[in-house]
Amino acid sequence: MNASRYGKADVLAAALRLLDEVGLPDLTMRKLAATLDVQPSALYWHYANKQSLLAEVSDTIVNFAKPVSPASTWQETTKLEALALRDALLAFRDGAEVVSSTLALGLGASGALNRIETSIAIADRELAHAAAESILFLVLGQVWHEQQRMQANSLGVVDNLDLSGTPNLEIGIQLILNGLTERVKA
Amino acid sequence: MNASRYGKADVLAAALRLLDEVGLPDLTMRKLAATLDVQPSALYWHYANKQSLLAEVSDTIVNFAKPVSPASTWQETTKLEALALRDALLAFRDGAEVVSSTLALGLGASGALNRIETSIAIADRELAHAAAESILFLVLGQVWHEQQRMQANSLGVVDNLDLSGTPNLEIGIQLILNGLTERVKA
DNA sequence: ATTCCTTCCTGAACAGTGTTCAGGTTAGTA
DNA sequence: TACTAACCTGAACACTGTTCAGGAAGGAAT
Repeated sequence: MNASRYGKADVLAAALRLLDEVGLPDLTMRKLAATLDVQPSALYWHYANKQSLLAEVSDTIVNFAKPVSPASTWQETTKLEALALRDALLAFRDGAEVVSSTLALGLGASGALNRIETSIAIADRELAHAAAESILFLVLGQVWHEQQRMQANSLGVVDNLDLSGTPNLEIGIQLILNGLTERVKA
Repeated sequence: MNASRYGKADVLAAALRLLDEVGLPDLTMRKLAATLDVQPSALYWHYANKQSLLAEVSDTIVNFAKPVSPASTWQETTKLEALALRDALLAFRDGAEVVSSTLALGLGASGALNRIETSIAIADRELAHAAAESILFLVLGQVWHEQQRMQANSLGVVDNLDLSGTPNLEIGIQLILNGLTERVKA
């Protein structure tokens, strides 16, 4: 039955597959091992612990964001960058929670911040950094909230279909960009 | 040794005490029971499960925010409201993570959003709601990040003392408020 | 004083979690 | 053919949240 052997990349791929099937709370080392027809302890040859695995899962999600083609203004480019990150998070079940958690632990996911920060073409880099961090938290928080509702709705709760997530995110981003533009002008 | 009996409020208070001592990851039902000199199962008479307990812990943290005295402009009031929430989160170990998690689960912590939203004195209530949500995510994300660094630093890692957390938060809030002000004017 | 009911707790168990470790197998290289 | 690195087994350890039948404490009513 289980003739093949696996590398680090196979484990990572299996983790992403399982994440999409069962969600983060049920993404356990034992279930992951089972999908590969392998003992749980085998996973620890590839990854030192679960959090290292989740860190790479998080990186994969973040790097899934499509490259944006520079728009006419840097404001527009930054907005596209933020929305690309949003799409990447939404492409994986519980994506925002995975990335938030590993980012809070100081592991990986710094690529997301860098992309946003780089797109903000203003002289004051410290201000750009603060703004990028704000946009990042905004995207993560909003998508986390949205994905939570998705799961709640899929579990048969009152189907109070609330589409306000995405509009609110775009509004928030726009507010930050407008405030930033005005602040740079003055 | 253990002559007294406890009520719901005692359990909640003990949970807050233990949270401050050991942090969220080590806040287990067994340890909590131990501080009260009681069997773990006793806790389930007071709370249906751990998450209900954490929901009330979260509410306690949020309601710890000091009432703000209205300032000269609503922008200033909103800023003070956000900073009051920040102070409340910082007053408890892992406060931001506790509140973020229970907020993501749809339980409690709605008081925080309401206070911020109410302080935004503009006609377009939908816009006010989106802005308030943005500010809330900003505060939670920033403080979560900051508290994570606190724990990392206390555990003897490189003492790369990074004070940029609080300034960045104030900048982010200001950017949103400026963007909001301009948008309402136009 | 005795019954009764509500409140709170015990003790033991269940099913699950991440993780470790000594030892085995497989595959590729010298 | 011998060696070595990569990968895996099987069993255990120390935890976790949660359930459940039953017992004890305290006040109120008879």
